[in-house]
Amino acid sequence: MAISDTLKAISDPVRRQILELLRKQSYAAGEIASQFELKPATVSYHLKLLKEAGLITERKDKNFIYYDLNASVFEEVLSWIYSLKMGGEHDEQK
Amino acid sequence: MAISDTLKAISDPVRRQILELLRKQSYAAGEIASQFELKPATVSYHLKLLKEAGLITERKDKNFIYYDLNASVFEEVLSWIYSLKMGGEHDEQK
DNA sequence: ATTCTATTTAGAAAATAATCAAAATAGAGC
DNA sequence: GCTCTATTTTGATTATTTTCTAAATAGAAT
Repeated sequence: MAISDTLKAISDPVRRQILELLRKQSYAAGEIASQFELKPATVSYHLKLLKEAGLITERKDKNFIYYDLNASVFEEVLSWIYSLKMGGEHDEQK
Repeated sequence: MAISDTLKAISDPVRRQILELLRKQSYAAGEIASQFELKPATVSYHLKLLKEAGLITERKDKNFIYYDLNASVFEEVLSWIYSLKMGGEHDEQK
């Protein structure tokens, strides 16, 4: 929920690719996992981090879990970057 | 120089604070180090990563090394984020 | 030239993160 | 109720990152 979690989440290339996958549509965990040369458990770990950062939401249907992108979380990152670009003030971070 | 390096660089809170410090003006390595409860060698390590990511530049004067922010590197990050927000196409990453 | 002062580099230790295998959960379909 | 199938959780292992101490560099000042 903090900018720290967001930036940590997108610092990993696997997690960025997951977000890119979800750009257009939802996918079930298994469909996401099949895109990588990683075990489902590993992808599940990445999904958990993305979920904790608020970058994706989950939705259960049958015994599938579908994931959706939530790009609104990026607002905080954008304003942090803008504040640097503009040399203006900005909320402190802990 | 790649988006991967930029995001890795800003995923660490110490490095983000360094960038925030440099938002308004340059500081010498020692002045930066004194802002943290970390040894100068450790801060130097963070400065190296920021420099490698292109987020800061260095400039020597006397026996000091001054660092400056280079926020232009964020362009790539901004366009990646926008592409997610808009659901449009975007260059693939490796 | 020797001695400060500022900073980095090298190497080791500590902390964190990513991965996997195996076990656990949960719901679907018989 | 069982038995699939999809997915997550747990615990262990490996890999990466952060931090430190000690040594190295470099230029300034005596």
